[in-house]
Amino acid sequence: MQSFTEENYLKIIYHLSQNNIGAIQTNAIAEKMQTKAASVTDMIKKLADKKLINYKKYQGVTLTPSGKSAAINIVRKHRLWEVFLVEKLNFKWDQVHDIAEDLEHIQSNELVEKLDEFLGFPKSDPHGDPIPDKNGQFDTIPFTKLNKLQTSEHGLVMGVSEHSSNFLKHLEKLGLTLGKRIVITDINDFDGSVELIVEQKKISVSREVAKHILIKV
Amino acid sequence: MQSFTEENYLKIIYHLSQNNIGAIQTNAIAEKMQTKAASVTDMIKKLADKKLINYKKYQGVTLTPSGKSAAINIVRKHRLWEVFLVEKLNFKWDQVHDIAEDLEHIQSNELVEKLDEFLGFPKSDPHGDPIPDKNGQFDTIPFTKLNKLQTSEHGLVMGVSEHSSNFLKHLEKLGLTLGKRIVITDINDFDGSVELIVEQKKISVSREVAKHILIKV
DNA sequence: TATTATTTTTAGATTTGTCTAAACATATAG
DNA sequence: CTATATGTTTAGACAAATCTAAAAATAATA
Repeated sequence: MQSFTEENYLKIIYHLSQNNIGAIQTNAIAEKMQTKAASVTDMIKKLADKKLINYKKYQGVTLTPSGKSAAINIVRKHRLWEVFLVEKLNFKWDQVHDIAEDLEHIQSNELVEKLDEFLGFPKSDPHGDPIPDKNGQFDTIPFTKLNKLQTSEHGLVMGVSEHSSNFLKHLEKLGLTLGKRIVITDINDFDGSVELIVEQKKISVSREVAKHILIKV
Repeated sequence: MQSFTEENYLKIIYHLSQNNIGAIQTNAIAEKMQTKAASVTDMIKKLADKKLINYKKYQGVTLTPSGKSAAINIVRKHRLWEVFLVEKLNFKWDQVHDIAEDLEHIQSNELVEKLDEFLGFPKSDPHGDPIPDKNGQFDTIPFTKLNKLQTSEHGLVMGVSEHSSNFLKHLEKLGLTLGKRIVITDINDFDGSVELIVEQKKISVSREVAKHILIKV
C-alpha cells in the first residue's frame, strides 16, 4: 500500500506518460506536483526502491507494470467518485475535481467495486474521460482536439483535457458541454481561434481553449 | 483546518467525554489512539495551542467550544457516510466502520450537505447513533443498556455502543438487530448474562455483550 | 570542442507525528 | 505522613516529506 503522497506521484507520472513519449523528467513532475525538483528526486528514489517506477539518474522515470496498475486504480477511483458527485449528489462538472482528488485515496477495494455497481458501471466520467474497469482495462477512443479540425468539419464534443473549474465554467457559458454537436465555420489564421456553431449559436473559441476540447468527428 | 491526526484526537476526546465526566486523561486517549502517552502529551499541547482543548499539566483535557464543534462535525460526517455505505452501497452494518473512519476526513462542507440531502437527512446511523445536523444539534434519547434491565422488562433494540465487526456479526447471528423487540426472561446472578426472547427465539447474551446494546424500554 | 545554460542530484535543515527512557507529579496504602 | 505505585511529562531521537543552496551531469550554443 502506498502513502497518499506516493499515490499522487504515481498518478501524475501516469498522466504525464499519456501525453508524452519516453521517460518523464523530474521538472515536469515537480511542476505538476507544485513542488521542487529536489523533493521529486527524493520521492522518485523511494518509488524506485518499491519497484513502482524505473529510474536511472538524470534519465527520467517510467512506470513499471505494478506502478502503472496502481496508478490506473487511482484514476479509476477518481473518475468513479466524480460520476457519483455529479450524478447522485448534483454537483456541477466544474466542482468535482478537487473533492475527487481526496476521495481517490480512500483504501477499500470493496468500496470501489460497490460504488461502481451503484453507479451502473459507467464507462466515462463527467469530463468524458474513460473509467478503467476493475482489471484496469478501458478503451481509448482516439478523439481529435478541436484546434486540429478544419473549416466545415463537424463533430461531437466528447471530452476535455483540462479539469479546472474556470475552464469548465467557461465552456458551460459557451454551451460547449459533453454530447453537443458542432460545426467549424472558420479558423482565424492570425491567432488560431476557432469559429463554430453549437445549437444554432455562432461562437468563437481561442486556440488555447480549443486545445483542451476533444471531438469525435 | 486540522490535520487527519488532529481530527482523530479530537474525535476520540469527544467520545471519551460522552462516557466520562470531567477531564479526559492522557492514558485514556493513548489507549484509544493505540499510541503512547508521550505522543498524546505532544499532540495535546498542539491542540491546546490551537485553542481546541483546555489543558493543564497533569490534569487531563476538555474540549473548548470550537474543539467540540470540530469533533461533532467529524462525527456527523462519519455517521452520514455509514448511512451511505449501508443504504446505498449495500454494505452490512459490521463492514462500514473502518471505511467511514477514512471518509470522515474528507474536507468539503458542500459535499457533506449534499450527501445529507441525498440520504434524506437521516437522524441516525446504521448502529443507532444520532447524526448531528449541520449546526451540530442532535437529540440524545436516553437509552438503557441491556445489562441494566430487570427480568420481565421488555423494549426495543435501538443502538449499540461498540462498532467492531466481530461484535456486530455476533448480534446478527443472535438476531439482535436494530428495531427488534425483546423481553428479558432471566438474569444470571453468577455472571450477569441475560436470557431474553427475540422473535419467539430464546437466546442468552453475556454481560459484556449486553453492556453494549442500547434499549428503549 | 569549449563554454554556457539547463536540469538533476546531493547535502543538510525543517516539520509532523511518533517513539524510548528517564524525570517528575499525583494518588494510594501502610 | 512517608513509601510505593501509577500516571504524565520532558528530553532526545527517528522517519516521512519537504525545502534551500550548492554541486554535478547533461544539453545547447558559439
